[in-house]
Amino acid sequence: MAKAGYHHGNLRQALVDATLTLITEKGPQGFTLSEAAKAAGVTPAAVYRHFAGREDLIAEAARQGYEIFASLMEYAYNDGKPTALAAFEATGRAYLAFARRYPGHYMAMFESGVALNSNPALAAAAMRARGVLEQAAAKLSEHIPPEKRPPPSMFSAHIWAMSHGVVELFARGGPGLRSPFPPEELLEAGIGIYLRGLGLLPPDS
Amino acid sequence: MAKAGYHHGNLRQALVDATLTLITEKGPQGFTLSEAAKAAGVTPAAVYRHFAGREDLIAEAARQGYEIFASLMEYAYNDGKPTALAAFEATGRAYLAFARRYPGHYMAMFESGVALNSNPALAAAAMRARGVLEQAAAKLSEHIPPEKRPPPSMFSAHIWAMSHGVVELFARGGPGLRSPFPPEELLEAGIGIYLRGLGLLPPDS
DNA sequence: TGTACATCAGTGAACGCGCGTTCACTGATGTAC
DNA sequence: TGTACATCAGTGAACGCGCGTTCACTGATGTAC
Repeated sequence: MAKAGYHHGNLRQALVDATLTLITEKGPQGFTLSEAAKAAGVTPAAVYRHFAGREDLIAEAARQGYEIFASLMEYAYNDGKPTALAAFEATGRAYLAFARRYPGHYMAMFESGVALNSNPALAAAAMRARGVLEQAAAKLSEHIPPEKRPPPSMFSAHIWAMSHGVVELFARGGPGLRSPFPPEELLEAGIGIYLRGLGLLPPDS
Repeated sequence: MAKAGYHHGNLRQALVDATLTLITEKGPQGFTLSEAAKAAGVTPAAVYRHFAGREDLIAEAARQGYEIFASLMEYAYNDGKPTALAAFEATGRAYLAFARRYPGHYMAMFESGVALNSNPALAAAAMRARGVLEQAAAKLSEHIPPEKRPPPSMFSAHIWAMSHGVVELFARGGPGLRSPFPPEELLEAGIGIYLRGLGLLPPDS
């Protein structure tokens, strides 16, 4: 409650929510602080009670994104159960699901140009997310003979890169590239081929 | 010559060049039409002699990018010589080289949010670039037994996605992700593993 | 070679607008007694 | 239960600024004769 009236109640979060909506609709650079204030039903000046400015507002949106992202991935990974491989693939699917379900967060995190170190809380959240991915990759790596095993951080970077590329190029209207396949299918097939290349899947389809 | 004086000589291209520099420095949304005009040594109003507005200016930068991109890839592919595989790998390297050497073009093409169909010339250039990639993938596909061969457009989409992901996440300062590896090495290793997964490279490293 | 003239690229002043940011303020809320 | 008071979230007016876009203009260039 306390929604109506002079005091907003939870303006800070309302501003972040408005920012996320605006980012989704118009891109991370496509709106102004005043618009965000207006969308939250408040005077532009009120924003300064809670944030240092537009940049800071986007950084908070990104931070919340990284928290959700890390939690989702952690949940999907499920401590590597039932098998390292199954858990890894679930994590990959969670990546795309996150991008789909939280487009505003995703854009704030990866397309807004916010510097991760502009904000200690943001940096910490980003580190946590990255850690989950790398841990999943490291665990799965153990099933590869050591002599043909790439460093886990490279492994996870490859998966991350392909996932991000699919999101940016094919999961959005993007640069008008009509995707020839559903992004989920595209990514799943791509990760499958990659894992086969590592010897983690049988060579036969 | 004709550089100094009342008439500029080649203002149209000078504006595109200024735009590319500004994009490189401040991102596709980080500058104004007036700034671009100023950088070209000209009044904002002069821009309207050549372009419909800021959007149109960026679209032209993107178009030129796609032309360079397509030519570079075509050149690297070299009609599939000496072998389909070698030509394909050269094309992958050319992708990253393009992103590195022409960052302004790359951002105008993939990060500016310009709609490809906002401009017939732009759409044509983008199609051409895409065609080169798909042709390289199709040609290489012929070396895969048909029953385990993915559609060439999926194949090329995977490579494109991984390349783009590497560029966005690791080849720039990006979201502050310090890359654990040089992007070239990261991408080459990733593509190698992927091709091995397709049976196009021997399973042994 | 020289002169008159058409063309049109770029000027500069003007406009209305919304921006970010500041400031003294107001009034809702919650707490002490 | 009621009253006085401290707190502080949000207001609204104000500012200076640079924006995109328009317009009648100016003057450099190139061509016709």
